[in-house]
Amino acid sequence: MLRAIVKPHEALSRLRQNLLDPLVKKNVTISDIATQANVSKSTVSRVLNDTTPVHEDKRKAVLAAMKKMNFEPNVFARGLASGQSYTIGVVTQNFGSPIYDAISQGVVTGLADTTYSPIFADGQWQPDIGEAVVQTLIGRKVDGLIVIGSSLESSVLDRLKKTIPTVLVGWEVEGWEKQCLFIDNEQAARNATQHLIELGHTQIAHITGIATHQDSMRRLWGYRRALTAAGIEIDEDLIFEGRFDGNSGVLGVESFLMRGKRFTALFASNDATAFGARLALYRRGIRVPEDVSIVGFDNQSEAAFTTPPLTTVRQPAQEMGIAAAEVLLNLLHKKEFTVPKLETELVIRESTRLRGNP
Amino acid sequence: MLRAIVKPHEALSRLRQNLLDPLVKKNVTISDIATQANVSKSTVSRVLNDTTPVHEDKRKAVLAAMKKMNFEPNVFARGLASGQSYTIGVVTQNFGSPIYDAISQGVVTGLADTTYSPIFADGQWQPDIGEAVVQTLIGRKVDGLIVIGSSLESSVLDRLKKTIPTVLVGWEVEGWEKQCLFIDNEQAARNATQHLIELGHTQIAHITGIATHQDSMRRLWGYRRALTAAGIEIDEDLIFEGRFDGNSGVLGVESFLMRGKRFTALFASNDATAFGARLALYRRGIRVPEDVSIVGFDNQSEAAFTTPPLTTVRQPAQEMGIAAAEVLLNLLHKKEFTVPKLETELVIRESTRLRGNP
DNA sequence: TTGTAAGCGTTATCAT
DNA sequence: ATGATAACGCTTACAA
Repeated sequence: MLRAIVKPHEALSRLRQNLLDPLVKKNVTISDIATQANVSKSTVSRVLNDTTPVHEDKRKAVLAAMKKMNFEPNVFARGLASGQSYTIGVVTQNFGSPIYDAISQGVVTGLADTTYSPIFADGQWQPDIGEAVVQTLIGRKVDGLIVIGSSLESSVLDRLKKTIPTVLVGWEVEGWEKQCLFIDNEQAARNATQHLIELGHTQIAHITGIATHQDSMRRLWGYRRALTAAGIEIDEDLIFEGRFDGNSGVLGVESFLMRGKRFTALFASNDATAFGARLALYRRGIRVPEDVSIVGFDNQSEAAFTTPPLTTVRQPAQEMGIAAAEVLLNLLHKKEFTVPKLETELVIRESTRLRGNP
Repeated sequence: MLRAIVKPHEALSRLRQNLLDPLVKKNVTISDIATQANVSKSTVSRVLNDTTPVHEDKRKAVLAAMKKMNFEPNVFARGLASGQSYTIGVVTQNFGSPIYDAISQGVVTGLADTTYSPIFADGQWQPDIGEAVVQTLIGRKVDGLIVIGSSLESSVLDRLKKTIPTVLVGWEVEGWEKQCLFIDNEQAARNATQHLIELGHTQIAHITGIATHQDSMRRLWGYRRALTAAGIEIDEDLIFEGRFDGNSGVLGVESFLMRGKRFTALFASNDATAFGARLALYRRGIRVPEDVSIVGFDNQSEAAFTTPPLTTVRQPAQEMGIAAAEVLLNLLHKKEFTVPKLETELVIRESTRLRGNP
């Protein structure tokens, strides 16, 4: 039985399309495939989505037709009919920041062999921008959301939780245990500081990150706890509030030095800060690591090539991104899963050494 | 005249939706707005798209209704009906590379206040991956494409040219003059080398980037031309083929040193390479800039905080991204425009100085 | 297992 | 200027 009959309007529109736009290769639709394979549109849709069993013969015919005609399903029609977009919204805070980029890259990798594509947006660390950006993403009907870095107000977060599958990366939020990926910043900072203590240092300075950031605060706590645990009194004047950038490192060191504060070691809240601190010391003729040891945080790629190479805390950034993608996929497919544990690691290079004689 | 009549199927579907999914807030559609504002769907669509004049009263009523009901047009329906997606595909080569990230960031900025959203994909420097990625993007019905960094074969490029509005960033391609944004790598490299020459250096080494990259080759040419122009003979043994990364810098310097090659200055094809080179010199106890001057390329943020801060060529990366977005927008709206000229700048810091006595 | 047909929410065409 | 209505290409009851 031949199925050559085409709906009048379909024939017409196809005709018009070809007349008006003879150069544009006509878009192959499931109707075309259906005709070609001698089945109905529904059947084509079925083999496309694997929703209902289809006879092997027909399935093969459909597949062959799709291949032959180079069929690509129209995402809009699909989205409109099904309500799914196969798109994941990723909210990052800073294109160009080593750690957030690495996480983003991980997300891309984690999504690479799936039917989902990421669409990125930049929240720029600002809650209101973050909210707007989330809104845009939802307007684009993303199926799920990955929010990297704290930036959303809890009210927005609450709303998200009941609106759309969401995974948080790089910040811990109460009530989000099942969909939240983060490292133990406090423990990592403790280890880093501990490393300095073990090298004999007792006058250990710290330059924090942006005060309102969770990461920043936890690293500060870790620093404090390590000192306290070792019986070292905390000197508040040896703590400088920075902003996670190179300048903060410079300013921090200058500030300590100008006030005559002595220190033989420094723990910076991230590598960029450590670079700045190292430069400030260099300007003053203070040697690293002979006079002052430095530990950073992040292990961004440049850390291995500074002079001297920087001892720092490695964050499994890529892995976090990949894991986030996996968790979200599981969430979308309502599969059971456990959030992976993410470990940091102290990478010891040459910017730290045993404390010399004062 | 009241317009309370609702099509049977519409009422039904709305009813079913509410029955089945009482928690989900019903999606407001233009039909709802039409009813509310006492006009037809068409009119709503008209004020939405500004396609045909609409009486001020009705327009206001529609706008009010949209605001009141918190209407968000459905992107899929829109895309399906209009064939436009208001999405721009951005193909980058490397999430995490300072320069490409900065360009991407620029694209985001350039698109920020438009109706278009970017969707990113990573070509990973591989032509076949690049092609696949472009295919995916087209499958997603992006309205335009921005390809950052060379990665596509010319056959693919030819096809793109007649298929979809495309802008190339960071590589020059013949025949794409109107939609191609790039810096004058050769001139920039010439300036950088020239700077070293003016400081009295004659033994100037160069570590290239990946040999197959256009950027890399042009910087090499610029280096050669500067030397030639100054009447300095080119020593091929002072040229090392690198890969645009820190290790290349280390290996390059080691290679020169091991072969007993003398040089008092070094031009690296990018900053990462310069960092590596600087480290290798440090390891050998060779001072920068007292013994060897170094110039990098890119001016990535870390360059200002190395010891000593690195003299380097600034690329207007952000601006390139912003310009790319603008050019594409103009292309999409068929507006006239001229591709902006992008200038580089030599940022002189402390890694270069007058050649001392040998 | 398969086909029919009714949507999905817009835009675009055609009258009026 | 405005309203009906077809069309966009696909999914999904419902029937068979």
